[in-house]
Amino acid sequence: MNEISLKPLKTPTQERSWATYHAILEATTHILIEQGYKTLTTNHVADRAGVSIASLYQYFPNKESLVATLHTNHAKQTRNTINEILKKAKNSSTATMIDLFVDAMVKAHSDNPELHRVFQEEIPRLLKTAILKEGNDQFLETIALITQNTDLPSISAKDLAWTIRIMTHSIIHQGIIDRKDDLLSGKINRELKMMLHKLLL
Amino acid sequence: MNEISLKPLKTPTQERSWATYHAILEATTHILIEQGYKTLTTNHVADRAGVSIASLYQYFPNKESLVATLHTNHAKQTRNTINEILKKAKNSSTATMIDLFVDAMVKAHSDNPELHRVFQEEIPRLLKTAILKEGNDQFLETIALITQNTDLPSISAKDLAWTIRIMTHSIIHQGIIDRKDDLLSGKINRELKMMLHKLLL
Amino acid sequence: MNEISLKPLKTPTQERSWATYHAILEATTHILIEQGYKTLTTNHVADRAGVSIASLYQYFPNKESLVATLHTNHAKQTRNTINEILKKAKNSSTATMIDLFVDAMVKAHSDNPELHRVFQEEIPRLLKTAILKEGNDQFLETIALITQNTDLPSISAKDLAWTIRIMTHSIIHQGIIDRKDDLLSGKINRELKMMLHKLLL
Amino acid sequence: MNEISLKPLKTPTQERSWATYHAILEATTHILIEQGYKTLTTNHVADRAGVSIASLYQYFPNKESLVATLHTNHAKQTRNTINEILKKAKNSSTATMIDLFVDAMVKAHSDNPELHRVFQEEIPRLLKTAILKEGNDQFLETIALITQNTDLPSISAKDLAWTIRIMTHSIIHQGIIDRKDDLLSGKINRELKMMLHKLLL
DNA sequence: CATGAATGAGTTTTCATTCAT
DNA sequence: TATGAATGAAAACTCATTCAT
Repeated sequence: MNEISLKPLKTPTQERSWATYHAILEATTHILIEQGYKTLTTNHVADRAGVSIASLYQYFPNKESLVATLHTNHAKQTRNTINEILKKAKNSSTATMIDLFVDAMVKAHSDNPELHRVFQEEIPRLLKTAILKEGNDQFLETIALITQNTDLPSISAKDLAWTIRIMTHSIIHQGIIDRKDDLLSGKINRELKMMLHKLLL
Repeated sequence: MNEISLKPLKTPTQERSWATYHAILEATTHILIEQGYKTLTTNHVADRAGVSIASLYQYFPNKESLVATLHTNHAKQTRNTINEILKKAKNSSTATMIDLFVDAMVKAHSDNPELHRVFQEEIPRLLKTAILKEGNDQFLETIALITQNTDLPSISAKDLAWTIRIMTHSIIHQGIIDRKDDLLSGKINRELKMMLHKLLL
Repeated sequence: MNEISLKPLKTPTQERSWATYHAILEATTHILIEQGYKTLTTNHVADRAGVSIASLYQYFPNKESLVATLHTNHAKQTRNTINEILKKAKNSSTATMIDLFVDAMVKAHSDNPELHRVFQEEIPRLLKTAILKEGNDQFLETIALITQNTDLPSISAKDLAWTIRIMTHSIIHQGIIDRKDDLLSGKINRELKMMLHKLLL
Repeated sequence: MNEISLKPLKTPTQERSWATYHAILEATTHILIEQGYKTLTTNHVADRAGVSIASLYQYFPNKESLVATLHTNHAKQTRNTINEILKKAKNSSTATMIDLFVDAMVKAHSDNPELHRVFQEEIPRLLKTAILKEGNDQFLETIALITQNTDLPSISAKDLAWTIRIMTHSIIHQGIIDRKDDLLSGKINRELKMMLHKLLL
């Protein structure tokens, strides 16, 4: 039903192109953060990027691909941040792994929380799934490392990992909205660690 | 900035108009569930309801009010379901209260899970806030009953209640999407209870 | 091209009807004065009159007839006021006749100046012509009484009367808009008399 | 209450767009003259101009701005015509100045009398005020040059200038409607001069 | 007489996308 | 490569008027 390609048309090779390409993505980011998805129009983006609308369509096949590109980049970066931190945790105790995991999650979401909020709240679901599915499995494996020693009755390891992911994600995301100060000050960070310790140890 | 009234224009008095009013809301529901918010247009709704577009605007001042009405009704019903169940819990043990709370939450979201999913995932945030704020405080007080005997270090009663709410909500909501069968079979229900027991007792 | 009848459908005979009929016209007047012709809709009028839209259409065949009726009434009343005053002037000197004429004109327009302004400025031309033509000739004859002794070179009596009418009308009408205080205080009245004396005597 | 911008969105730079821009304004003019403001719809204009409705909205932010642009242009042109003629009058006698003034006024309004008539009679007042206010003061100063030597009792110079303006304007405007031939033949022109001589000398 | 419900036929406006240069 | 002009297709919304009761 929705066979529109979300991939950028071409990755720019020349220098001038790169500038244009990034100006477009940056304009998209700014509009998303400042005015939300509702007001994101391709003409608006091109205007703000200082390029013509036709140039925009040289790099992006359609409006959705703009947001998808941004979202993919964002997800990749988030994943990298988390993986990097967790690499160090491979041989640590579960308690340490929990702490590192929470730190990684909060750090990853603290980067550009406004943009995160937009993706979480405003971007239509269909745009997200493809990208999210990809990193999901790997992510759940990472969490499984943490929960491998936990023995909770009547919940499989897989479901537990799922639950941890949802819990952590939702508390951080909603924290961005409801308790931004607590998130930045590290309070939510501490609360999360404490709760996971109680739950998993 | 967003001074648009979301309330229905007039509540129908005659029988004939009652039918129209509900046909419109039902059409809205169907389109939301089957095709999502993106394709929800007033003309589409009127068509599906079998009434003229002008009739739609006799009862609803704008497109948003359609969704807002649906959302308000849904939220009210959810709240009623929860309050009714919790009324019985007033003098129970914390353990029982947790179980009843989870039952209430899951039951409330099992009613029309597809519609719930749409509200959760597709409806732009601005449409929601107004309605949700209302029932929020009362809801947090209810949760406070449960957590009153819990002694978790470094988390205030208020923040704990907030966390419980977010956790429970998000697991149920995301469960509708990722683990629908587990939700309907009661599996998620049991997992939630178990986790809250471990966390709060 | 525009064969719509502007006449009221039926003049009400019963008492209750009269009340409805007048409520409708009064509502029309209020809306015209307070919000202008742009916002005058039949539904709005019916609402404000406290009657159903269908009742409105029992007395008036269409929207235009509402305004036309009001305009006709207003014009008749204006004409009556003027004629009454001028009746006394039949055998006076020209100077006295000028003064009485100006007094009559100003008085006629002072009655409901806001409504006058709306008719002058906002009502589409097509609605006016029919009514105005009628009273026009009689009015010009009256003016001719004043100018009969004037001897201005190169202007016929008829054209002079036309000029006097336009002049007087426009100064009063624009006075309502630009110099309302001067109109009500009698200043414009005095100026007009003075000018006509200089012109015609 | 009326914060709608009336200014054109962009002034065309390329040749092609210049043509479009003018086609739109010309279509507007034609419709106003032939069918009046009531039937002036943006779709109608776009159709007649032979461009798409979307193109219209590239140059004009809303329907009102179409008329406002036309009116502004017209007013500017009128003002230019008058100022040019009056420049020559600076050091003339009052009698000559009156004659030149009347000539200028009539000439300015003879240009496109049909359009003038539409502006005068059909365009809702709110659209006009902004534009007219601008040139008004300068215009009254010009008239003051003429009336400076006049000694009429009980009327200030300022009010006299106002009166002259209203009188002249209204006679010409109404002349377009009631006595078009007399206007074009110069008859009204002569009458006006004669009257102003009698009044001001 | 009176009514509230219902609507046909428009109206203004938007926007992702394509085209000519 | 880059652009500004142009547009098709549809969106939200309005209102004078008719109809069933």
